[in-house]
Amino acid sequence: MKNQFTTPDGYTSDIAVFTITSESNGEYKPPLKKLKIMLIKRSEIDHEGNPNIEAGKWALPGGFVRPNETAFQAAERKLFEETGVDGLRIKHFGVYDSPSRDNRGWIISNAHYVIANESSLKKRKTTLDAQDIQLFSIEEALALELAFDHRAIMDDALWFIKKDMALTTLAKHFLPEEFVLSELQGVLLTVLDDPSISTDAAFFRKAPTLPFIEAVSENGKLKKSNAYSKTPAQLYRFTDFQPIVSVYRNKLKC
Amino acid sequence: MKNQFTTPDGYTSDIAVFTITSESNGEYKPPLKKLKIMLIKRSEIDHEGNPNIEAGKWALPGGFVRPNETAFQAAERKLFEETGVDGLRIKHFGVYDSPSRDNRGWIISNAHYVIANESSLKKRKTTLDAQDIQLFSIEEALALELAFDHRAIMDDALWFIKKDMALTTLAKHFLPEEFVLSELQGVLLTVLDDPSISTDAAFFRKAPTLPFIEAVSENGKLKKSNAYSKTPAQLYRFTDFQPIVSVYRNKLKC
DNA sequence: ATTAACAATTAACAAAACGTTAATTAATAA
DNA sequence: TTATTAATTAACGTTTTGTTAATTGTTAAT
Repeated sequence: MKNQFTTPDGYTSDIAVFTITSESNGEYKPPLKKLKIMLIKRSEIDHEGNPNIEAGKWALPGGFVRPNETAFQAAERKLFEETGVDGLRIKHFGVYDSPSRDNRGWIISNAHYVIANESSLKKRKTTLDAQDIQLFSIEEALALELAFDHRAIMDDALWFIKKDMALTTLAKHFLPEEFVLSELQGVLLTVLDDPSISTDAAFFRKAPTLPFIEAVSENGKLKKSNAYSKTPAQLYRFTDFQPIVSVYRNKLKC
Repeated sequence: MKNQFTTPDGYTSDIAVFTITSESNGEYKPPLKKLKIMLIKRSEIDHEGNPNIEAGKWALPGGFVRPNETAFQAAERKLFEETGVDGLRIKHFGVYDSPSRDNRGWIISNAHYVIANESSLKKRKTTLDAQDIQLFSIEEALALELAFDHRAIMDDALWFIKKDMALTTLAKHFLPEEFVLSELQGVLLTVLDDPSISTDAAFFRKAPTLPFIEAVSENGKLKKSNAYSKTPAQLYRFTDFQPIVSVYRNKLKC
């Protein structure tokens, strides 16, 4: 098709993939949890054997959207092509269209974020496009020189995750199906800073009453786990309940 | 610039402009408030005198983004060009890029919403692009056949407004600088459905304690207004406080 | 076998916030 | 003077919090 308007030189889809890793913190202790972002190191040459732009730099996975797909579909495709990972829950969060953001021309990026369970990233592997893939802690990632405006995209994605973690049951996607309260607490604390979560007594009193989690039972009795403690701890799972909050209803943090 | 990828046929910026109108409800009564959306009727011919696509249909204001601007800037520009309105607070909320959404080709729309004070829309006027401009109630707008996928965009925008109204001090942008509690209540009720807002006694007990509004004083004494009632009502204004809520802290609506 | 240690609770309770019902307060209109 | 009306305020019982102090079940070390 021909049209009378100047057209963009490209439409790309980028994905900021986050996960929370668990490091053992000694026997019978809840593991240390840390928020990480998965970045790829851009290959020296591209698919066609041409030198790759921003080669060698760390970047968000992503690439050009094809005319027969949406940016969302491209995100799924590129994530798999570049990192071998699939089946993740992808969410759009912004568009980056500053005229100077990519020196190849007028290129618009549709940005997404992903919350991944640590285990779902196990199958990641380097590819033609990505000579290296690593999980970086946020501090590490902030110290890197990222390709294009990926630093800004990552900053914004982080902000969205914090917001979603506080307002939705996002934590679910960072946890196994059945989990113990201290695991939930650990996940929340990687992103949120709130005494009602970090204070054990407050968190353990309130958490069991949250309407979006429920205690797991087996054969009529409550199912417990000793994975992280000597004392058996109750296992919980998320329900389908979608919590709603409002600044006009609830007590606010000052 | 030349590149090896298929490129989009256009990049557009669309804007869903919402306002809340006040209709007098009789003397000494708080006015009836209603959420409205501003739509334009697409002209038969475009700037260049060519027949316009989707001519005669009602649509969101918007148009093609130029290569030297961002979609955000285009939103400001087109809103002014098409409706004569400027100075509004514009927010991105989504991208519409389904390959079949526009039969001119592969056209990506960056969607925005605007919350406008009724008075700021006073200066709206028809233009070359818009043979008519009107404020529609949501029910009216839902009954129209809108151009392109603007119906879906409008639906999504509405959803974002409801969310923002509950989670942020968005209501501020629908109100005058100084307002009375019943006005705030009226604004909230156009979008939110919550007994703690619709029940007068509950709302009037809670509202004065909200940390993001403050009573207005003049010459050391509280400033009151009789605009909507015989009894003088306290005037309030929004502060800069940004409230934070969390599903892990607050009581949840079941 | 006892005991120390420790994470995961549970108990108890006071303080804060909420929801409701019933008054009170101007101002106006009758 | 009185009825009316919207905007408050008072009062009070109920929920929800935040906190401190116990309790429990298990392992590891006497």
